[in-house]
Amino acid sequence: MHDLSYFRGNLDAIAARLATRGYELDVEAFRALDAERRAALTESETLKAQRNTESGEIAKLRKAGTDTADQQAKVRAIGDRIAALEEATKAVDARFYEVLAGVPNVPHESVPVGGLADDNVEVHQHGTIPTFDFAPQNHWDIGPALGILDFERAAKITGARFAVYMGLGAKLERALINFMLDTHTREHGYTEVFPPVVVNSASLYGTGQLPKFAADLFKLEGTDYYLAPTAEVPVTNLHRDETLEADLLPISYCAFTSCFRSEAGAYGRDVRGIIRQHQFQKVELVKFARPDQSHEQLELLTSHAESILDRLKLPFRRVLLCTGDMGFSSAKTYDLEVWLPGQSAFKEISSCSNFESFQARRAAIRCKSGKKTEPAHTLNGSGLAVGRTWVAIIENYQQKDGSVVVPEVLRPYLQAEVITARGELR
RNA sequence: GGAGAGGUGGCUGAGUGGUCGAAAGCAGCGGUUUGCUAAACCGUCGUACUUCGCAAGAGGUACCGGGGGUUCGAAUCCCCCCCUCUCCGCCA
Repeated sequence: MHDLSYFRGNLDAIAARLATRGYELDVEAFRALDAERRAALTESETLKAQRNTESGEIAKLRKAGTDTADQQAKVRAIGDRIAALEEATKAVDARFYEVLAGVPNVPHESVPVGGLADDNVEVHQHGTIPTFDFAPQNHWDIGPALGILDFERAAKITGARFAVYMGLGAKLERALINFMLDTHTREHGYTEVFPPVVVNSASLYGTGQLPKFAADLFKLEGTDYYLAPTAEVPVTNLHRDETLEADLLPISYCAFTSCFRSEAGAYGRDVRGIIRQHQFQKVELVKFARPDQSHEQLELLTSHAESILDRLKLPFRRVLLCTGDMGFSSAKTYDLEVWLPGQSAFKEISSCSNFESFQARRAAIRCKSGKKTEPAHTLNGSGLAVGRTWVAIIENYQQKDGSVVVPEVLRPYLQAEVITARGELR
């Protein structure tokens, strides 16, 4: 959500910047709606002020022992006029905020202008892309062959876009979760959070998934509850409707959760394997920062996510998303893309964003220093998507004999050095 | 799931139909006093929207868990919902 007075006062400049991300703001329509809303508010508030003073007269008259029947009739007439106006006023107000809440965030000045993923800018690349003296396989072939990944039984239990991890496959998932949480809490200063994955609509509104993206969510029937599509939702909403002491910022949280997405509109994309699932696991990094420090915190947060890939010795690159490729709420986003030998391509494994005050305003997360209270800045990033990391390990560490070598840093967690087709189901 | 008790400003806590946006205390902020600290004293101290104004600021409206209703007028009365606590039931 934009700051209304700032938005109104800089409408043309904001519209121009929004156009770079492919969002057409109808400036004239907005101005007209804004004027309509304010006129309606002024009219009904003037009447309400009248009613309040006239109604106060009744109290005085009664104290003086005077009959108030005439005065009551007069006030009732005002009340009737208010009631007649109220519906239209509420309607125009709701329409106005629907429009305003549907406007995406303004890209930060450092974000390159572009319409497509092609216009994203590679910042750097780490690690060495492995070479194989055989044709590297995809994880959806390796996993079932090793008996550590089962799609057919998952389809039986639930349906498409679900998977069962078995044996060392399940242990690898758990090892990654622990490794990521341990690294972020012990070395990067994050506080671990284990939040609910069922969240209410107010929380989803706060982080920007609602009202626009309801179709991407699983809703629990007959309730106001949804399955969280990312830990960003519960963790950011930890501080909804709170005022944080500026001295305590930045606050850094990390959280492991399962994430649930309906993937409506993703038909035909990443249908094979576990790249795109209805349920997946993710370790999320979330920061609350002062406005003056949020962009340096984005650099830090992104480097923390990168450090996981570095330690796992997985080749990856960092990409700065262009204006047209960013998410709705973001002011600036870096994507981390890991190399997948099976596809011979880089694939997104983390997305690190600074939302500046966009979420904080919706969620009423403020920071206070001295007398000044202003919206805080919120940030988050995957640190990392566990399932996709699992994929990257299986594919990058695959051997000619079909086994998979376990990355060194995971061996203490997994108690194994190699995953083979024999003896994995223990 | 059943029965009961509650939800008031950052916190504690008054208020049960008429200047109540809300007493008081604490915390916070500004100041006086003070060698320093502490204490004392004085002042100040919610949010959103909106009108006027270059601004400083001055008005208005709304908000006492949320939504409806009664009334000239609602924190206060009525209805529905949510949440918290206690007891019972059930359960990992």
